[in-house]
Amino acid sequence: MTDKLELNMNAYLPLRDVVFNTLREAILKGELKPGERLMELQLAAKLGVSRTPIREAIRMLELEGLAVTVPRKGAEVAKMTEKDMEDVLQIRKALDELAVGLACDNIQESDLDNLYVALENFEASAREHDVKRIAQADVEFHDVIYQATNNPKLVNMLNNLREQMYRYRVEYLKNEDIYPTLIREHEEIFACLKEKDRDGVIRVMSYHVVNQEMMVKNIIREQE
Amino acid sequence: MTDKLELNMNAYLPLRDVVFNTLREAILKGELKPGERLMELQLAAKLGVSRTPIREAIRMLELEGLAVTVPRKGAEVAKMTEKDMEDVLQIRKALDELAVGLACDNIQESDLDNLYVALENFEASAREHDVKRIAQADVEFHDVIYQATNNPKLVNMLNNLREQMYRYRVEYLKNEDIYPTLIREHEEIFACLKEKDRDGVIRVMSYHVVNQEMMVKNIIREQE
DNA sequence: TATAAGTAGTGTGTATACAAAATACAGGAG
DNA sequence: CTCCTGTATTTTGTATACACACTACTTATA
Repeated sequence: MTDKLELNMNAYLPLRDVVFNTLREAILKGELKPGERLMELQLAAKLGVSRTPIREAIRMLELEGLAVTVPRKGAEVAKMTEKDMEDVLQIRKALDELAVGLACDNIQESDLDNLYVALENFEASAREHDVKRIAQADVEFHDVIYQATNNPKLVNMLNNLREQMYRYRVEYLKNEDIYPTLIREHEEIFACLKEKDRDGVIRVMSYHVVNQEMMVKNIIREQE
Repeated sequence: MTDKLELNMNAYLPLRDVVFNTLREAILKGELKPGERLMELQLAAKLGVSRTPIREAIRMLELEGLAVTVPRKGAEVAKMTEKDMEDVLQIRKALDELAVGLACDNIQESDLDNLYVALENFEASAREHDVKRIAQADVEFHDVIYQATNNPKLVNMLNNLREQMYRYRVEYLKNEDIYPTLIREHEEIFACLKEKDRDGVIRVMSYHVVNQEMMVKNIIREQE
């Protein structure tokens, strides 16, 4: 009998996790709008489960910052003001700089190859104005860098911080004027990592985040 | 009738939060040891509540990184290896530097006064070898700085990161040799903030965290 | 008409019940 | 003696039940 025959239990997910992912997606896609109430009974009926997994999923959303709950009142989708976004991006700037520095120290040839693929994918998607694919390629690009940090907790936090922006990202990726800037910054990051230019890559990442901050803040301002 | 007569509902906390705080404290104090299983029925019986609030509290501990759960198996207190601690402190270093920089920009005279009180309190406690009070004064000292950042999300994250070390802090504060170093570093931080020496305070905070890293890592190594 | 009390209806907080999975252990076959 | 298998027990996963808080609307009263 072969040793390698494990039933991959990853297929099984507790309902709370399924619910969590579903709600999370819905919030990030904007299907559930900021301020909208998350009523347990209603969600349970809609998703065809009981309140228990809904409640546990809400507890998880809460700690991810995607929902806020008032005792005896219930939960609602977290609102995000311009100040909130500034606060998040201030943190993201510090951690993205840390991450890209670590990545610069640790990155392998194979990672650089993957990074290049993501880079080209991003450019191609941008040429075709395929917003969904652009977003995906952007995630891939940054994921390669994050993985190279060799710090899973950092990866977690950064994914969480980026997630908080995703609600606005679809909007701001519709603005085609920003593509050249994004592409150039990605190219610069790639180049610095290839050259092991630690200070350089940190500097580029720094204004990469700052640029995003300005763009997202514009969108928030327009929405109000 | 006076306008100012609101029944402060802050007194009310849902059971899940009470349970969460209780378990959290127990883990940080070491009453619940790393790797120890968190069995719902048993905890429910011990705390005199039902499983529901226990489960929700566990979900919260999970996202705080204090517990890990395996589906269909249950939760246990998160273990922390030396690598985990390195990862956490790498992040904390970046964020503490950010925080102290922001604090330097924003700090008020009154904050500086509070900081000085905390500093003196720390020194006095150290002289008396009152470990509990030392820990408390340390928290106060850093809290003043954190509050001055004017970034609540950052404060949250830093508190959470510090929390992950608290499990080992009681141990390492028993070592009296480190008091002079800690006091000196705190004094330097205070001096820099008073002088608005941004670069200086960041540099001091940087090695303040690095020093802690070495000390905590020693403790972890001894425990194994 | 305006205000206050009452009252249904909705929603959360908590407990409990039942199902299914994991675990531990005992007994039997080789 | 070892390994496998069947079974009892423990524990989690999910659903449901009930109590209490909050909301909003209605009705009564000044």
